[in-house]
Amino acid sequence: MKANTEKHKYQQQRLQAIRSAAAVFAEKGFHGSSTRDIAERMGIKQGSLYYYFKSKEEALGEVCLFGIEEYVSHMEVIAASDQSFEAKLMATITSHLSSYRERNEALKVYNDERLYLPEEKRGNLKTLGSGYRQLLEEIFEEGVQSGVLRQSIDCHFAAQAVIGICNAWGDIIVRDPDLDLFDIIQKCTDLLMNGFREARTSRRTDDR
Amino acid sequence: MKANTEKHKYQQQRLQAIRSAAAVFAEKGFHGSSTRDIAERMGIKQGSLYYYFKSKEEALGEVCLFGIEEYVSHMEVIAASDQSFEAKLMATITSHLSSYRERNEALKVYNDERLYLPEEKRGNLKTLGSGYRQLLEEIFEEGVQSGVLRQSIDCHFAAQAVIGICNAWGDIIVRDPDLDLFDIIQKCTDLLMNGFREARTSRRTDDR
DNA sequence: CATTTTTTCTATAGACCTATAGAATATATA
DNA sequence: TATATATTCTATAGGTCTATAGAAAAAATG
Repeated sequence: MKANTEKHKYQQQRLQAIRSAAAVFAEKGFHGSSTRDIAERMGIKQGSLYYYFKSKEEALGEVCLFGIEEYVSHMEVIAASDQSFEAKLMATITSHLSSYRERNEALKVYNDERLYLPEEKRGNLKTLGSGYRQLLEEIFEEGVQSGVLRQSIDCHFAAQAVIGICNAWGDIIVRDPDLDLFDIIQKCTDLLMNGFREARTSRRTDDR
Repeated sequence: MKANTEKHKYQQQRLQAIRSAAAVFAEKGFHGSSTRDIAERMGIKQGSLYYYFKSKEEALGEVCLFGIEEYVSHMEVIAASDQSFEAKLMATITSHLSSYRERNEALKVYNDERLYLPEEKRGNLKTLGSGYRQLLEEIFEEGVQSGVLRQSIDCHFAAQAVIGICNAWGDIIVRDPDLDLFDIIQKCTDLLMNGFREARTSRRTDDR
C-alpha cells in the first residue's frame, strides 16, 4: 500500500522525471528524444523510467500540463482582479514571460510538441489553453467597453497578437538569460497600448 | 553526362521531393518523419528517395532553404524601395503572411525544425534569416530618424515583435484557410502603428 | 532481525529506421 | 533497333528505439 505522506519518494522522483523529460524534449523535440536520454538525465537506467510513466507519450502529457498549469491559473487571478486594463495587460505579459523564464523547458514543450499527443489528451490541454485565450479576450472586451481601447479593435485578433509576441520573446529570453525581463515587459506593454507611431494624426476609419 | 536543359526530369522530381518532404516534416516534425513517409507521399519507394537526397538531413536543409528564400528576397526589395515607413511595414507583413499561405509547410519547417540541421548548414540559413531581421531593423531605424516613429523605441525589439506577430498569425492562417488575409494584414499594421489605446493622453517618458 | 514494500537494474523481444548495393525498368539517343 | 543513360525497385545490413518481465537492491515496518 502506498503511504499517505511522502514516506516514499515516489512523488518527488516523479516530479524530477517530469523535469528531466521537459529538458530533453525542449532540446531535442519529442521524437528526437529517447527514453534513454531522459533516464540518463535523471540518473537512472532506461528501463526504470517506466516505473514513473506508462509510456513516452504519458511523459509528454505530464510535461505539457506542468508547463501550462501555472500560467493559466495566474491568468484566472488576473482576470478576476480589479485593475485597469493596462495593469491587467502588463500583468498578463509579466506572468507569461516569467513562466517562460522559470519553467521554460516545459512551456516550450507545451508550445511546440503538444500536437504529438493523442487526440484525447490534447483535448484536455486545449481546454486549458483556450481558457487562457478566452480570459485574455474578455479582458480586451472589458477594455473596449470601458472606453480605454478603441471601438474598432478585434478582441480575438488582439488576444492572439499578445500571445504571439509573448511566445516570440519568450523564446528569445530562454536563449539569452542576460536579457532584462522587466525591460521587455515594459516595451511589450507600450507597443500594444501605443504602437510605434510618433504622434497620432489621423485615424483610419476601419469599421467592420 | 547530365543534359543541360530539362531533358531529364531530375530537377522537377527533386523539387517535388522537396515539397513532399516539406509537407511531411511540417506535419510530423523532422524526427517524427521517416524517409518512407516522404517517399510514399511522392509515389516512389523508400530507397529511391536517396536518388534525390544524400541523407534525410540534406532533405531538411533543402526544405528550409526553399521555405525562406522567397521571403528574404522580397524583404530586400521592400527595404530598397522608396516608400513611407508605414507602407514598408505593411509590405513586410503582407510578404511574410503571403509566404506562409503559399509555401506554408516549408516555412513552418524552417521555423520549427531548422535547429536539427548540422552546425554548418544552420549557419548558412542563419545568415539569411538574420539578414531578414537586420533589414527590418533598418527600416525601423529609418522610421525613427525620419520622425514617423517615436524616438524612444528599441528597433531590435520592434523587429522581433513584428516577426513574432507574423509567425503567430502565420500559424493560425495555415490552420484556417478561410481567414481573410488582407483583414489580418491591416489589423497587424494598425496594431503596430497605433496600438490599442483609444486616445493618446499622456506619454510615459521611457528614455533609456 | 525478519519480512514486506518500494525502487532500480538487467536482459531482451519485436518493431522500425537509415543508408547502401545491385538488379530491373524506363527513357533518350544514334 | 541497339546502346547508353536516367530513374526506380528489391533486399538487407546494422543500428536504435519502446516497452516488458523478472531479478536484485534498497528502504520501511513490525
